[in-house]
Amino acid sequence: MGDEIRRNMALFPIGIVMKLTDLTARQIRYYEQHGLVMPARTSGNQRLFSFNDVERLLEIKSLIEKGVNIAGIKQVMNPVSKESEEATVITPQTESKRRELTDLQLHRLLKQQLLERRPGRTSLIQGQLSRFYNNKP
DNA sequence: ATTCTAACA
DNA sequence: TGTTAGTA
Repeated sequence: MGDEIRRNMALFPIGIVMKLTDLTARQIRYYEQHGLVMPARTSGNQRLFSFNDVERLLEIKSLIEKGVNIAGIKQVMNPVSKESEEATVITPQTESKRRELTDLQLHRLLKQQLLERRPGRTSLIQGQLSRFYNNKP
């Protein structure tokens, strides 16, 4: 499976990724600080993103738009480590199953958060999401 | 011209 | 998150 090396190949600088994802440099760097993506670095310390990195950022963007915050995203997205990505063989089957599971986890997470909203634990949802279940805009 | 880190009238 | 300063 030499296609993985292509997907994990460090190719584009943050400027390109901004156009590809419609995310600000601030957001992209912020998500990296929280371990949501691990772009490679050039010898000059500049970030170089792979296709996989861009796809992850798009997924993150999608979740953010659904009202999920960083904590929530960390729980529903599979962790990224250079090693696991290169070692994990991703067949079309495992890929689709990964997304299925992610959606189920997301739905479960959202319902869980909206129901057992206990004092003390910080919400994984960023306010607006309640509109998908409660009042209608 | 771009990107990076750090910091906040 | 935006934005800006001072670099590399």
